Amino acid sequence: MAAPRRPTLADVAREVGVSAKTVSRVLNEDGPSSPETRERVLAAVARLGFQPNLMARNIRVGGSDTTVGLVVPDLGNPFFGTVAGGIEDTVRDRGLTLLMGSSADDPAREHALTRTFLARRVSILMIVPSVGADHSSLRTQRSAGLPVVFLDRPGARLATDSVVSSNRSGAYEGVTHLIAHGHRRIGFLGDLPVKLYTRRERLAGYRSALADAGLPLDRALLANAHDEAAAAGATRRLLGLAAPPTALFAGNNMLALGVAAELARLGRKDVALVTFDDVPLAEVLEPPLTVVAQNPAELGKAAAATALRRLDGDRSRARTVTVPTRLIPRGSGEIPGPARTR
Amino acid sequence: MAAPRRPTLADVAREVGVSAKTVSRVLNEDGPSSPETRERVLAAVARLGFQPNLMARNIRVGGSDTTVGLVVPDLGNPFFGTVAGGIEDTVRDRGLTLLMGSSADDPAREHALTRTFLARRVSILMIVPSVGADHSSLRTQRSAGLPVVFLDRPGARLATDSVVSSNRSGAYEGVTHLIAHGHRRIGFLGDLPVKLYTRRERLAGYRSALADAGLPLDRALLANAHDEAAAAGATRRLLGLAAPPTALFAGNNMLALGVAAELARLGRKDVALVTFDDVPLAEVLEPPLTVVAQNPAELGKAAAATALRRLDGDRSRARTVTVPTRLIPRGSGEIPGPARTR
DNA sequence: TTGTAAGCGTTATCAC
DNA sequence: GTGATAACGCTTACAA
Repeated sequence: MAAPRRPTLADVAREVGVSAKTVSRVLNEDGPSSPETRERVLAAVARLGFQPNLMARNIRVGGSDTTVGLVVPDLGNPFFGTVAGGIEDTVRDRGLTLLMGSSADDPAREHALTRTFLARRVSILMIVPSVGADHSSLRTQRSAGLPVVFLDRPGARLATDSVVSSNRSGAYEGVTHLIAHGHRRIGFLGDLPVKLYTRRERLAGYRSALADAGLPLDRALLANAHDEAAAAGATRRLLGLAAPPTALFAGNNMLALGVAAELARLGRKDVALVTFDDVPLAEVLEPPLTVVAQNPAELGKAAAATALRRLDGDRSRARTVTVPTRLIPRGSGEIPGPARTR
Repeated sequence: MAAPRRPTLADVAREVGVSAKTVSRVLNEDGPSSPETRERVLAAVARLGFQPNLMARNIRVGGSDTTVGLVVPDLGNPFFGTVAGGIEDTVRDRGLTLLMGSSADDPAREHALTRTFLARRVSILMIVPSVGADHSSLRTQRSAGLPVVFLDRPGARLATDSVVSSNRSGAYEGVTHLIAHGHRRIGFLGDLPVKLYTRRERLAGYRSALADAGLPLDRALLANAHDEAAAAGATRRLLGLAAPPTALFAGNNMLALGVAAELARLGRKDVALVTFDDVPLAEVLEPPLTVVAQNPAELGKAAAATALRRLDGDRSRARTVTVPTRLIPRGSGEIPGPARTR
């Protein structure tokens, strides 16, 4: 059973007895066509099961593929999945499809994926940049008209559009919330690596919240972790200090899980906690988790909208869109601190 | 600033003073080439920033695109994201890229996506089938050699490879676990629609666990929900029955969240709970959540491995791979029932 | 209303 | 070793 070659436009044309161009016209509702040939063409298309080859079409028509190339650190992280969903929702009726790959936050893998996407001639390129990645090589593409958008974090050495969360003010709001409830020693659990944009921004928010409240910055209260287990360990360490914090601020959803789990294991319901990023079951924890929620779907939508405008010819200078975060008080952040309980 | 056309093979050839074919040969390490021209070609490629056009290449070389088309119900659901990650890991070094789209469990959207993927000439097609979708139209493609794999659920009217979790035996194990702890009235919360494969299979497991234990099936204990809120409502309803269940079995991760949240709100720590699918923070709940965990990454890997074998010429008959689930007892499933406490 | 010729950027074939 | 030419499947430009 030899695989029968897929039917082409020419096959349909031969079947009907017209030229390929006529078939093309009918299918794309391009120029005029007599109702009769139209009907015969459509019949033949159905009979043969013909499906136009999009690659061939794209290569002829514009040169670029009708896809959005998206590089994320991790496909399994629902944050990025939701971002992707927001992008898809926005570009779907422009006929664009999502081409996705994960970088594992490795600049080399990110670069390889980017190259593949460029080789595929994606219509839009979106990247959640890895720490240490250099994006200067995209400059040519960008000035040649390819919309490039950085997501969640700005890229390096390339002036282009970015869409990020209000990391700094969100963290500021979360920490200020803790201060308002009487806490004066607040532990900060940050992402790794320490150069990571989101970590730096959130830490900056933490610092200015302390400063604005006239509280000193105690470096002993700063900790780092890049996974749940490490976050749990860091939590233990912080709480074991001679002068321990009475509240904690966790820098992302992964860390939130680790910290919340460790507090539960330790039975420390007296320690206040606010986390950056919402997590499932946050309301069910005891106490329910107070969070600074991001809006990943909106992040994706904003990025897609920006890119589509570029595609439509917007040549204005690079913009950074900031998607607001939202403090959701649920209980863990309202546990009173010494300045209140006293 | 007119967008400078992207350099092509011909541009490189002209720059070097050789033919296009020679450049192609060098780049693909096809036929022989003198070290000298080789060097000059590579230099020109670098200088011009030339990147071969994969669309053009694919159209010429094999006709099919080096992509895996993947249709999932929801990009934001980490279950499917993790599945996608497993696929990517497996196909990456074959040079395949992931083309993804979400169906929202709508057969029409699933079909549209599938058509797009076919038009793009994907090398492999993977689908998490929506309820009510008909896949008979893929028969031609499949017999023409396109690997088609159904994920998580089998497709309809098409004999092809599928990769699913051990839904039935997993549910059986979870429910048996509850029975072993003394429960005789166990509520079942299922997915919607009721025709959904995973729901039917898990319900079958529930039923046979009861049957094997000599327990009667009480239809009043069966409930349906398709989101967290509905699951919470169904939980309330079940617990409000004249003869309420002493244990609950939740049919997926979404429902697990709803049920766990509702039990917490009601303060019902006496009701045992086992859920299908693991969820984040499961260990932190009070009591920690006992689950029947699936293995989404393995699901993706198995699907990809199967498809790659097909691509390599495996023409054996359609197979169904079952990825085992695993019961993880953490506390909520070990709450004793009347037959134990009495 | 329809057809012809040319071309998109690449590779296969077969010469030289 | 290298190059000319045709071809992949489609659309654009122009003619009939």
